[in-house]
Amino acid sequence: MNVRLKPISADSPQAQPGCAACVANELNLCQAVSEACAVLPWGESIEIGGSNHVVPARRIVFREHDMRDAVPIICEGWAASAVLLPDGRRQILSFLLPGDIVSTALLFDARASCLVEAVTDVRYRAFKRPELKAALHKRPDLLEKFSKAWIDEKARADQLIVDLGRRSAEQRLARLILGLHERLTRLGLVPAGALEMGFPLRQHHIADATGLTPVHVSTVLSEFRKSGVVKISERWLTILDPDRLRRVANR
Amino acid sequence: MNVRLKPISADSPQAQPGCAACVANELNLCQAVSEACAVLPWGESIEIGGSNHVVPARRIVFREHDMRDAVPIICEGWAASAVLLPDGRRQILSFLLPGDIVSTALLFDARASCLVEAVTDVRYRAFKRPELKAALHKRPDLLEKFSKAWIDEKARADQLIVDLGRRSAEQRLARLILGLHERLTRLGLVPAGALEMGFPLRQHHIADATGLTPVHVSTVLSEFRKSGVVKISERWLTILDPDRLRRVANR
DNA sequence: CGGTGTCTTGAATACCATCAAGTCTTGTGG
DNA sequence: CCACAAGACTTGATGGTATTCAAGACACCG
Repeated sequence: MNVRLKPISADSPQAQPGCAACVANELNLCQAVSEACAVLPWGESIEIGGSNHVVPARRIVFREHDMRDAVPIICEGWAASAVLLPDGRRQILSFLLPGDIVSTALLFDARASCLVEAVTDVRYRAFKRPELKAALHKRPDLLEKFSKAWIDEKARADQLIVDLGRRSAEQRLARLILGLHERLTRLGLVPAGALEMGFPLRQHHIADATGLTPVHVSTVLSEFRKSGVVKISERWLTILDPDRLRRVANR
Repeated sequence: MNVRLKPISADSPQAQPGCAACVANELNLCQAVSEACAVLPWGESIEIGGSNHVVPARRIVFREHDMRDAVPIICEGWAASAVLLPDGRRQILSFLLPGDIVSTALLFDARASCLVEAVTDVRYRAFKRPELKAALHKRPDLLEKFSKAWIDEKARADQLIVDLGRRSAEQRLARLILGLHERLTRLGLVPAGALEMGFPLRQHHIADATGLTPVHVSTVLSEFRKSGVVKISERWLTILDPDRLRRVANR
C-alpha cells in the first residue's frame, strides 16, 4: 500500500474559480465570501490573483510582512503557522487545514507575527483585506461566519497553552493526533468512523508543535507503536486503539 | 513602606455609573459601548445589574457556564482566566487587567471554556450579550474597537504558546514580568518610565501562568533577587536592572 | 553517486518536578 | 488580644522527564 499524495498543479480541476470541488468545512468561508461579494458593487474581484496560488511542500507561503493586504484561506493541503526564535528554533502555533483562514486577526490588522509554511503542497486563495473588511461590515451573516472561525482558532490556541503548560510529552502527542483526526473528520477528509488518515507531518513538525525535540518525539512515537496504540508508515497514520489513545490524551 | 491595596466596595467613587474615574486603556471599551448604546433604541440598560459587581480576592468571578449571556469587562483589580485539569492542576491563560474584556469570544458565543478568578478585589461591568452583539452590527466603530481587543488577546495567547513551548523557566518569568509591566504602563497604572509596580500575584499564580511548579518559581525568583535583577516585597515589584531582565527575556 | 533530509537508538546531562520540613505571615474564632 | 489554623514562601534532597550530543540506517533527489 504505497500511498502517495498527488502533487497539486494550478490547473488541476480543484483550482477552478468558485471552488466547486472545494473540501468545504462546515463554515465554508470561501463560498460565503464569494457569494457576499457577488452582491457588492465592485467592478473587479475581491481576490488577489484568482484562486490559483500554489506552493510546494516545505516552502514558505507567507512571511510576516507578506500578509499586508491579503487574507489567505487554505483550499488544499496542510500548512503550519509558526513563530521563529532568534536562535533558529521555532514554535508552531497551529496546523492549517483546508477551509482554514490563516489567521482571523488578519481581517482587521495587516501585521502578522507569524509565518506560514507549507507542509504538503498547498493551494490557497487570497482575498483583499480592505474589500473583505468592507463586506464584513455590510453583511452580518459574513461576520457571524468569521466569528465562528475566530472562536475555533482561539479555542485551539487555548488548548495548546494548556497542553504545553501542563501535559507530558505522551499526552501532547496523543492529543495532537486526536485533534487532527477530529478536524479531518469534520472536514470530511476522513470518513466518519474511520481511524486511518493521511499524515504528512514530519517528526520535526510534531516537535515544533508540541514544544519537544525531534529526538524525543521519535522515542515517544516508537513507544506508541510498540504498545500497539497507533501505526505510522508511508505518511499514513492508523489509530489502532482509540480507547487507550483517548485515555492517554485525557479526553 | 507597608503598601496595602484598599479594598474595593460597591459604592466607592470609581463605581459610579459611566465609569467617570475609569482607568481607561487606549481602547476604553466600556466607554465606547456606553456611548454606542445611548444612541440605540432600547428602553433599558445594556448592562446587567449596573456597574457595581464586586468580587473579593481569591474568589471565582465566573465559572464556565456563568457567562452564558454576559460579557464582562474588568474595571478595577487583577483577575486570571484559567483552565482546570481533572487532577486539580490548572493553567492560567491570561491575566486580566482593568479595561480588559474577559474574552472577546464571548461576544459571539455563549460557551466559555475557562473560568475567571479574582487575584485582587475586582470590580467589573457585565454587558448583555445579545444587545451588545446587535450594537456591534450597527456600529462599525464598535466592531473596530473590539477587533483591536481581540487581536491583542490573540497576540498574547500566541506569545504564551511560544514561551511555554520553547523557553526556559528563567525566560518565562522575565517575560511575564516585562509583559505585565508594559501593559500596566500602557494603562497608566504605572507612570511612564517608572520601574516599580504593585504586584498582587502569588507565586502559585505565576506558576500556573508559566507552566511551572510554585517551588521552582520560588527558586528562580530568588536567583533574580540575589543577582539584583528585581526586588519583590510586600506585593510590590521593582525592576532594578531592566537591561539584564530584557536580555534574559530575549526582548 | 554523493548529498540531503528523515528517522532511530544510546549515553550523558540539564532542567524541572516531587517530596519533605521548616519559617513566616495572615486570617479567624475564642 | 491571643491562640491556633491555614496559606505563602523558602530551602534541601532526590528522582524523572526531556534535552543534548553523537553515530548510524535508510530513503529520496538531483
